[in-house]
Amino acid sequence: MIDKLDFLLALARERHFGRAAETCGVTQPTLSAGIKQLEETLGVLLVNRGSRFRSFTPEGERVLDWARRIVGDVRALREDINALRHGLTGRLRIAAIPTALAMVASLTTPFRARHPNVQFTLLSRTSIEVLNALDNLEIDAGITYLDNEPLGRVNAIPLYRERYRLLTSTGSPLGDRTTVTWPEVAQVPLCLLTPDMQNRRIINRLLNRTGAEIRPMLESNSMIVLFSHVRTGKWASVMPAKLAETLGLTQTLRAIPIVDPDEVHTVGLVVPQREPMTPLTAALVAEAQRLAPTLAD
Amino acid sequence: MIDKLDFLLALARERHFGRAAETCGVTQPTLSAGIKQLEETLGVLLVNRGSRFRSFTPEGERVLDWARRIVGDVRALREDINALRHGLTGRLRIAAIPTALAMVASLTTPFRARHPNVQFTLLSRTSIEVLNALDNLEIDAGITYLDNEPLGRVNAIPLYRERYRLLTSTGSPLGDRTTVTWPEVAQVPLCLLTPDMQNRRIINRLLNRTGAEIRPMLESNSMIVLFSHVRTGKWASVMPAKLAETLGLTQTLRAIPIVDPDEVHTVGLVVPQREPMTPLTAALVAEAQRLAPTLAD
DNA sequence: AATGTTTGATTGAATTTTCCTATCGGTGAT
DNA sequence: ATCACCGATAGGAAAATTCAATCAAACATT
Repeated sequence: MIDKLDFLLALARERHFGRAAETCGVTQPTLSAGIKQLEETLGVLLVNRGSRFRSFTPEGERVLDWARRIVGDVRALREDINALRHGLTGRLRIAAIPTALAMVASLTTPFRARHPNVQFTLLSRTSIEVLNALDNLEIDAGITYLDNEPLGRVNAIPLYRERYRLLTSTGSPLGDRTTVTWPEVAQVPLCLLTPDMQNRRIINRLLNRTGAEIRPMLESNSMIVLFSHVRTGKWASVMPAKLAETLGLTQTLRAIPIVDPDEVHTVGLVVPQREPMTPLTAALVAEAQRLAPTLAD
Repeated sequence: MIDKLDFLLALARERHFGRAAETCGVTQPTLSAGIKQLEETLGVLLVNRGSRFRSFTPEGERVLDWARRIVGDVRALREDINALRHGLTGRLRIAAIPTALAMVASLTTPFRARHPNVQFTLLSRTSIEVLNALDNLEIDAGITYLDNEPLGRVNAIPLYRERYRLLTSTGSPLGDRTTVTWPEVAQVPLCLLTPDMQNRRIINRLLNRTGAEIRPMLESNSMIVLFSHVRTGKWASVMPAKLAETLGLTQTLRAIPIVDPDEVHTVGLVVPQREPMTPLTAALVAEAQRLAPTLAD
């Protein structure tokens, strides 16, 4: 039963029988039969199929809700008992929004000092993807904005507040100012994240208020790309203060506070709402709670 | 996996491999093998066995905690989908403390009017047994004291407050009074519940304060026994006002308020803390919430 | 101390379930 | 019209589950 529910979760992730089967380590007929068996024991159609996967039925969505919880709890049970035997081991899968990627190190490093046998998988994702992945049990924890999208069934631990800086070089336009305003920023050619990123949407909103049209000279879904471009001294970007500091400022590379509407957004750790938490998640939350005060501005 | 966890729950209830197997509808070797397989996949001993069942290991208790939740959720899933298909059907298993048994009818009757296809199983249990049965998924809901024992992981809906009355007949000692005090009650030969019942322990406490020794003339774990004795006109008892009224007073059979310390205890519905609740449980809770105001004194 | 009973583990065979390979039928795209 | 893709189906091999029968140990009774 549990493996069948696992099949269903994989299908929800992949929306494709073949690929879902692959991620489950079984063949496609096996997964098909598993779903079919679920449908038979429950007595309802769960998946609308044409010649391919179309969608879940309302009942399917309902079963998915339970499956997320049940499969999650079974994994938690395994992890829990494992922790009793061998201390904290295993792998923590964490997804973070691009602007938070650099700060993950300040969470993982002290964690590793405390629990040396835990391995990490760190993924860059959009804020929406983070929440979806959390739902689908693809990741154990996420780092994302806490105050924009509705978060769903998660626990959130605030970590820091994002304040925006114009990242540019001395000698460039605005490069020698001590503060700038959003209307001024709107006049500069910028390197920005792609529009599927919430950070970009936030910046869009701020720039739009100035009435100016936004014409980013360069878009990427990777902060490394943006930063390395700015570093050449020929480009400018907007990024959170914490991130700019972490990546490293130089004498010519400056992060200039953007004042006018000094909008801030809280970024924090989100973990599945589960009582009790898995040992790994609990340890990560504890670490985040230790870290948060040191990040306050 | 889920059936194995079910085996473990049955073992926790019965503390006996053979009987646990029977309640699961399998033979004893099957259940033994199931437990053993659980132990192997988790890599820990779950049960301390001598030549017979001794106890659960600490890890076993931990697994039990998860098993309760997981098995409960799987059942909730089944029930949930079933309700989507056929409306509310199935069986609600409710256990109540003896003094509350009579009022269950005022919960089940309007419930049945709304949901005619739901069957009931009603059990008389001590307050401790109610909570245990709730933990072990033997029952779907309980009716018990809310303000004495620690309740554990349950949701509670207060129903009414128990006030105590001396149930006796005109002509008997104290039989013609309008109120009596606990010290006076202590002087009368009484029919009381057995000491494993919390109601009895509450009454014991109240009587003890008077300094008098308690020598109940008759003990039973059934309120019907107590009531039918009092009804002969030759005995007396102490019971909650609601119960006495429900069972029916006559001209000679009187329920006399006991004043001195007018202690009250809240009785309510307790259901497993599960989000979302099973459809049956949710409907029962809704009914309880409708009923509660009408019971207020 | 001897005996009988109770209890859970073990064994071996029959059954059921699960899973894979190979293939089919249908749909949508080129 | 053809091709590529997707999910369902069929059949057979492997694995698992289950049960009846039996065993060994511990406990209770005499």
